[in-house]
Amino acid sequence: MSTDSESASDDAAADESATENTLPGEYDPGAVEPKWQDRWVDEGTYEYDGDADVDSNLVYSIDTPPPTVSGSLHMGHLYAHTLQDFTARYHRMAREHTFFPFGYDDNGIASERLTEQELGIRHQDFTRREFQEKCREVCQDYEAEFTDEMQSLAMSIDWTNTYKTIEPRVQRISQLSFIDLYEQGREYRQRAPTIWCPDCETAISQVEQEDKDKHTKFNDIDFDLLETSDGAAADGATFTISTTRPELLPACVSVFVHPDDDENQHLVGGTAKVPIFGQEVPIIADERVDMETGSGIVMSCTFGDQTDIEWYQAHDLPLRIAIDESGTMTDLAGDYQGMSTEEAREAIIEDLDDVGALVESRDHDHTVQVHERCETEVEYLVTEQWYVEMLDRTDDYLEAGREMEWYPEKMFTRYQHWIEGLEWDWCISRQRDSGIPIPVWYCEDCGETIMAEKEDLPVDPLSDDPPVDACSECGGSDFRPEEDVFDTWATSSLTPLINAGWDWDAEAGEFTMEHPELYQFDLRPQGHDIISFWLFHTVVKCYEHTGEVPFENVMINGHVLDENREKMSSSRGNVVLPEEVMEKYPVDAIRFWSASASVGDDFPYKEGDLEAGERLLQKLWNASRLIDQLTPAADAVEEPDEDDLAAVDRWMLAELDDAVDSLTEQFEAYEFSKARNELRSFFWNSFCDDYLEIAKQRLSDGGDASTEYALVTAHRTFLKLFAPFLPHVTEELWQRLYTDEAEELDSVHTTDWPETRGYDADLEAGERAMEVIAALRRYKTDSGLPLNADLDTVQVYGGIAGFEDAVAEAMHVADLETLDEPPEVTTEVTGVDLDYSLVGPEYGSEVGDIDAAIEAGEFEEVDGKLQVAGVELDGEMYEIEESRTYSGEGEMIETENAVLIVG
RNA sequence: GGGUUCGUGGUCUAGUUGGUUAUGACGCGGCCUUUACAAGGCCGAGAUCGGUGGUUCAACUCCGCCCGAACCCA
Repeated sequence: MSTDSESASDDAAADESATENTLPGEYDPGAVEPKWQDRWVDEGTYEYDGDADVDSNLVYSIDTPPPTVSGSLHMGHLYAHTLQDFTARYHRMAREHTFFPFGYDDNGIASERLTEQELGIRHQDFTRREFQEKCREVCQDYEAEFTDEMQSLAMSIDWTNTYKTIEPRVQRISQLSFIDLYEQGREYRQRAPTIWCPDCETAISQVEQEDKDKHTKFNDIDFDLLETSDGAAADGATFTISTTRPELLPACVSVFVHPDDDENQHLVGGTAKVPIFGQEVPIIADERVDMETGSGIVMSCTFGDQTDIEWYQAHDLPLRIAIDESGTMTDLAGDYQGMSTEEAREAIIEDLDDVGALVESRDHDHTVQVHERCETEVEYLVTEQWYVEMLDRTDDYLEAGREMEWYPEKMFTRYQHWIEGLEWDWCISRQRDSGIPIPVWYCEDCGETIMAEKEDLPVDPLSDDPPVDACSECGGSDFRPEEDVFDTWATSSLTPLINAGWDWDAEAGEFTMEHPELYQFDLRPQGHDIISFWLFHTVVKCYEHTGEVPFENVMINGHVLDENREKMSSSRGNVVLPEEVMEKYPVDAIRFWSASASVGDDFPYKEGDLEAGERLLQKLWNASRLIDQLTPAADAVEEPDEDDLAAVDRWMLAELDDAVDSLTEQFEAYEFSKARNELRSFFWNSFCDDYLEIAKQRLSDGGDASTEYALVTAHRTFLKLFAPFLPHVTEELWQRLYTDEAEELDSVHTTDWPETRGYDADLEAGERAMEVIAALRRYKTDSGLPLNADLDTVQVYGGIAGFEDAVAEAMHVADLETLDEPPEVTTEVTGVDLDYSLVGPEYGSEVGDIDAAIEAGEFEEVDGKLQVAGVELDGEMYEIEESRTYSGEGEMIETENAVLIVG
């Protein structure tokens, strides 16, 4: 392959025969794909080119949830981002501007630990600012790697619009959000029951805990009964409770009995004495008691589980705090003070046994709640935390969810049920050392909350001074900085505001957006497993800040499963890595496979499906090669007058119009799998198998302006329609065939999406002609003839007006004749085909009789009406089925809409 | 345990308000060297639509129960 010197630049496109204007016989994705990936990035092909003055209807904006980049790319990333890329590429062509940004989430425990490991440091030895600086440095390599991987998957992301959740700009937005919500009265600080991880020593939210099966002891413990509902109990009267956590005995505040528990009903209203610790507690009835477990009598403590919290709230119980924030017993535990919960449990069981209060201690398996990050069993403590109020606005948030279009629609129910089940406000403070600081100080004298000034943000109260010298309430001058940081979701839920450049304008005294044209965002993609917190929290936050629902559309993606439809997980060892897949298959083939499932459905990773995509690439390449050979240079092809278009060419262009309409609708509705299937089968079956075979013959004896035009037009359109799915091969073909080798890249991905041209054609005649061709192909195959065998004469009945030559040429028929009348046949009525959609509603229960009569042959057609079973059916309700026998010369072939005689 | 979603040939999948012949792909079997493509073309086999009851003239489609899977929440 030689290239002449002037094009032998460092432009990789010149490596092959581009200058010779023919396509090589094989498509080589291994060389082509990286070439374009680099070029797109170098040329900034996907950079957002809108600004604040642009009509937001002309902008398609995507708010992408940022992945944790310190982890490695998995099939879920690949799939979810590929779906996003389909929408981005389609809309980039269909609209004026597309905004497809990227975010790196490095503001979490994962990157914190990574930084400590990589640098061999402890975050405690640095200020938060210093440590976060180091996190940013360490994460940079991981981000670069992630970026490379995303680029090698052909994500059409604008790499000049990225953010990191740890960067100062994002910290400022997080703190602005906090202050705005506080000023709106949507936040409060309260001492309240919190889910607490004693190992990490932080509050965690409901969603950060997970189930873990645990083997433990179930202990039956005797309580002294002091009073029953009828007054003082008999001396020495006891009852038994069962618990897995005897270390909570000092925290016991009451005993519960189920209202339906007849056997123990006499206890209700009475009083009991807790063994060893001696506090007297009331006995109360409540339906939340599980009668099946243990004795059916249960103690309630501060707090053993979430039911204890519910009881505390419902029955106004006192607090007895026996376990502190590090999981150590408090002074309330008396002799056990200072022990860990585990140690106290052992000791208390022993002592219970000594005083004769331990009835039995037996093996027991149950489920406990653990912190998802460290697997430590959680405690329920009373601590001071910041909350975002939510429970009072759940109706609004539900309505906000209704205002968005959900793809698929059914996923809205997950959002709805999550909201309907909400029981807690959102705890947003965390006791981590690192993270985005809560920008608050407290007056040492009166406890007044001092918020940072918006213009000072970001601040860190541990290093920065409060904005006032004296407390506005009491005039005090000593301030205590808030040590807590935000829950990462408090930041992750702000991505639309980060992307739109939300900020506080101190001069104007209002919040502004650098890019108001982006908001609300057209699309929010999200995995179906995290609708409840990520998407929900984002809707809540943005709604409260802007008064507007942040997204017009939500696209929920499913999960990639293994070939047996099981979830991929490292413990099962069935994880498929994107790198392995990318080594074996072209990215375009992987993308085509990604489009195979309906949006929202989980789907399995199957190698065979990737091969289908690979074959399509080759087919597209080969067809392009043929078209290139058949037609002159693209710019020499001109549109003929409408009247000069041959019927078959006009037919192709009209069919293409239909396909464009349909594909456009499907892309608009995020129906990628429908679009993919329809495009593939239209291209392969209608265009390649039918039309291209005809065109090949029509052009074999020299040029034909009509067919050349139709071929090139269809081909250009196909490249555009395939472009969102197969960005590399379409770009390669587009560049080779339809652009000058200009300085600047004129990418197929920045061309306009095809519009229908409004060609009018006899679609039915075309369809019949294709039927006839298919029938002749079948005839040749059945007769053992090669497909290019000559046929002497073929007669066709069934209008194929205008397509006679096309059929004859394509099928090598010497003499093709059309018939005005059906061939002479003897017919025999074999039955009646009813149109039940008409007959059913009309005759209802009589349909059975009608069917039976037809089955028995008891019917008669008179004057275009069918007399059967005592009723008379109109002509449109039925069709007489007949078998036809042809006794003339040649062989008769019937298709659905045509009859032909091959002779 | 509760909720949500789902269950269609060997595998994956279409099936829009119920209308009787259930779509396509992969795989499988057979045939065809045809001047873009054997990674192609043509033909064929293969499904009582998870099971079971019900509503209806008519159910893959609507309803009840059961079985199984995934996710979310306990």
